[in-house]
Amino acid sequence: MPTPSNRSLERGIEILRAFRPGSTLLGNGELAERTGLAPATVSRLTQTLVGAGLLEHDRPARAYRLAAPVLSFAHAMRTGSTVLQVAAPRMRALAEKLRINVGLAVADRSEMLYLESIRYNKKASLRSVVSGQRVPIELTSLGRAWLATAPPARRAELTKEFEARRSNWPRLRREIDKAIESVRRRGWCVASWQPEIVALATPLVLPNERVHVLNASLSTSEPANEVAQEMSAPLLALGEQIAREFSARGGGLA
Amino acid sequence: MPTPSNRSLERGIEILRAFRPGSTLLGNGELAERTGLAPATVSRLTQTLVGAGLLEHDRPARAYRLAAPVLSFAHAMRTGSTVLQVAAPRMRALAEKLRINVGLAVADRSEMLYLESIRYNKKASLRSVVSGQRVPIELTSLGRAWLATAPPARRAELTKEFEARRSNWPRLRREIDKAIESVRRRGWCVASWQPEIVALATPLVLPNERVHVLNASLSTSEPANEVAQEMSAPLLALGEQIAREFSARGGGLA
DNA sequence: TGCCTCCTTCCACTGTGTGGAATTGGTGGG
DNA sequence: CCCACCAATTCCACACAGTGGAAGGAGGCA
Repeated sequence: MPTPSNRSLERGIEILRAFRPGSTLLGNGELAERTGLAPATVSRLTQTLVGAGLLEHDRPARAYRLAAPVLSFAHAMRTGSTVLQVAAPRMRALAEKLRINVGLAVADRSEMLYLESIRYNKKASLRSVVSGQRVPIELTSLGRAWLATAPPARRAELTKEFEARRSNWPRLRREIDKAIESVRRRGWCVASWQPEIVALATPLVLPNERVHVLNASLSTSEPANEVAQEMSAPLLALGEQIAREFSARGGGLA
Repeated sequence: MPTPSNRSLERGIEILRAFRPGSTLLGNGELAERTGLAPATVSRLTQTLVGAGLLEHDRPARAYRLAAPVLSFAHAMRTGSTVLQVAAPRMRALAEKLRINVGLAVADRSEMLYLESIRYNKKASLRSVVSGQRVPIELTSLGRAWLATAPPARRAELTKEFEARRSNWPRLRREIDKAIESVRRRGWCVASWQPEIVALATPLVLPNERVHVLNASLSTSEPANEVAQEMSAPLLALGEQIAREFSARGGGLA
């Protein structure tokens, strides 16, 4: 029972997916290269996407960019996500109380994708920013916490990808295995892939929902392990609180 | 020279567009109804969209919802929008200074769509929220300011739509005409479609960009016209400042 | 002005998407 | 507990929409 799939639609979406921060303005040639499609095909698809309002053509640059209507997909998605609705106020509260960054993410392909990231900020009290940002799975606490819950088959697939693209794979693999072990034993793991930033993460497994991951991070010069120890309990508590509230709201049921 | 268009892709996008705040969970039946497509077709398209990661299937509800990856379209779009990058900090500054809400929007189909809306808020200093939210063109200062710049043909089309769906059309039409006249004479217009809220808007016409609209609003019990008079100058100044900075950054050029 | 490159349009072919009809599956009622 | 109902999915033959190689255009740079 092969899941039916519409080739044109899939291809059109691949084109949209090619736009990233950093690759914000793409010509048909570049799109053809990245998607592996024939130039003629790309040309027709981009025209359709412009017609549908999802792309804008920038004549001087001979290139396309994502258009505003994609924002309303995001708005509708956020409005409709029970998990996010339940989690957001509690994440905010914790961020404020501990003066740390608190995030919520899910896996998409080989990256983790933030649904929300409350950035604690000295001055502007706190500014809820980046949603839709992506970070690598292999390097982040977020990603490793997710790997701990991923189906073995899927994890194997991804592992192959990582191995292919990371030069220091053996070292990384050991870190990842340790992190997974840590999640299994204690419910959370640490990583600091950005200098001076300590981040930890815990999976949030909810009935009838894909696995979400909560994380907490802060910029500090103190020893990572101590900081992590301090943050772990509140983070786990946050997860449990969200899970409880989610079920209470009838999440995942008729 | 009919613009080539890919039927399947168009239809798939129509399905995505059917999801709105309020219609956040849609079954195949409902989607078929809203898009006018055959149920079998919808079924196949939704499956493709699930495969592509843009929709999630909610088994208990027998329905679909938008999935997280749409957030990254929004993130990439915002990152790539020169207008938004130039405008956002200045909008923030004005909102803070005058303690008002400041927004930036474009037209999409028969609605205005916020790229950004800085909501001034007594307590949380200010919280940059809703982007991707939609408001009607006919009723808002935002929409009417845009109408003033719209190509006559397009305006005529929309006018027909409005007439069909608004019972108090004659009255509305007069308001709209007055607003357009106001934009032509003074560069801005007022409206207060929400009780106790006074809002004004001014078009932002930039080289090689679709028309954007800036708005400013605040909740007050004072007479609308006085408040509007006070806000109009700073709003127009904001627009000019943004236009200047946009050109300086090489916006719209090679 | 003329070359060069990239994008778009053309065209014949094929395979993919289509929608009515039959089937399955899941839910609420008897 | 089983049955009847409704909606979603799968099946199927057909038509035609989408495909990609190759030719034709439109800019940009020298």
